[in-house]
Amino acid sequence: MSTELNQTHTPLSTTLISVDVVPLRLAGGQLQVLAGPARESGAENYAVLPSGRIDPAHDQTLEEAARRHLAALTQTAPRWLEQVETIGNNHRDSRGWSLTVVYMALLEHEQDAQNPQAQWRTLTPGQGAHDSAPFLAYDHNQLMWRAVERLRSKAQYTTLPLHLLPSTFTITEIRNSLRSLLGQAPPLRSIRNRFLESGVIESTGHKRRGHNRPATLYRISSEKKTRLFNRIYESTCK
Amino acid sequence: MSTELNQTHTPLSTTLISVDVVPLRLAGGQLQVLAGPARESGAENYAVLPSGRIDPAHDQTLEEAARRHLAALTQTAPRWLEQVETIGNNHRDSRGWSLTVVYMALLEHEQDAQNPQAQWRTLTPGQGAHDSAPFLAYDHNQLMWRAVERLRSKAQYTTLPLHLLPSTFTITEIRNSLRSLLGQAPPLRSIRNRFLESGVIESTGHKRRGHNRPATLYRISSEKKTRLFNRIYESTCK
DNA sequence: CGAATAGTGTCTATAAGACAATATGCC
DNA sequence: GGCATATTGTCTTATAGACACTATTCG
Repeated sequence: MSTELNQTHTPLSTTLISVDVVPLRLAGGQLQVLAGPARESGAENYAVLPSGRIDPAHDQTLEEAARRHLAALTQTAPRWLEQVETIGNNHRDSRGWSLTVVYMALLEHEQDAQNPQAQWRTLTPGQGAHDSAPFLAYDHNQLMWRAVERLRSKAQYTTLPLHLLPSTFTITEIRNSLRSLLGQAPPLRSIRNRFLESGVIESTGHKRRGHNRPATLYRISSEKKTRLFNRIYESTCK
Repeated sequence: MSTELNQTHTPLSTTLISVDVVPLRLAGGQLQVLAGPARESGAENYAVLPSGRIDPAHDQTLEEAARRHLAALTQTAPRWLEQVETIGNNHRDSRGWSLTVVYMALLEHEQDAQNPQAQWRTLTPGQGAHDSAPFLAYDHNQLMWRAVERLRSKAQYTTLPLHLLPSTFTITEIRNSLRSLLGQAPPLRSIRNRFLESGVIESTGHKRRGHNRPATLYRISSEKKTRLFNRIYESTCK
């Protein structure tokens, strides 16, 4: 069987395709998004998400294109990369039809040298798509909030928030990440039971020492995919 | 602020864009997918999903394009249409880079005249992506199974399966739809509690009369979006 | 009445949540 | 010891599930 798909395809002159990445991290208990300077006059006061075209010479897949555009803003490899949705219509770009595939990237908070052009912007805890002054150009605010919405939703019933943490972490740090994402922390009891009894994390044998009782350090047992739980945290639902 | 997105975009001559729809329905307790005849030599023995290009003259949005291609195979409007995922790489089409946005469409089983070219194919209950002879051309089998996977997953914790039923239905029919999707039916008790106590369905005041005790007919209370439940059916997890 | 399907009552199991109690470090 | 944070114990609550029981129709 031929592998040529038999449709007549949209001529490229009428559709603009791009891949947009929403890079997210936790810093100081707050969710932050990485954006670069706008490269166009008329949008000087706004930042833009890492995004760009598909380059057949470099990208074998959409995900590779997303990684390449993300790498332009940060050396750090994302700990998680997931397609969020595709937006395509004839009104998001004044030139006509435009289509973008949106990815969410979760990054560990690192102190490494960053591209000086790139800037991490803090999203106020509990803030939603409609109650904040937009700071990204074009429809990038909308794209960003769709990704954040997805992350917040999945935080309630999957292991996804683990990928915002360093490779070893304490139970309290899981709890703090959930508070940062959801605006409210589920009970420590519930988090311990969920993550420990399911076996998705395991003790490293080490402790994090501080000014008081040291906390056990854990790591992800097998991080091929996010594990789903049967229920959501009810304390964090509106 | 300008609405022109500032990336250099992929020239259309190197990327082929299409929208593919996976039309699903329940018939006789089995999940079926609608496909049409392949239009290309080399794939005569296979069917293809409704799909095609974006036509800027007709389509304002990706979803409109999906509806248009679906309408080529069936007059029936879908009761639900949802984007599943976007697949793009340089190996699914032998001509090079190709990108498709996949939609899932849920249709009510009707006896209306169908396009004689279109054919509903039955998916064996409990069947998965890898244990069946492929009957769709290109990578359409893969696209179909991704949509079915999504539907089966959401059936466990949302009201999505209601959109596979006629506009009025009985509790037993909800249960049968879940059995068809999941291979096993959750307890009637659990289904009644979930759907009735949440208020997502309401009695029409009518009964479906048969050879024995008539069943109360319900309808969806407000069908703007799928309602999420706090838990999944545990009896249907592997 | 009997068959068949619709619907209810009630007890159990599981995991979230509340909250008190205990443990272990630093000073 | 005293403080602070980590961890555990235990009771409550919500909802899925098991399963017996009752209800309503047809023939």
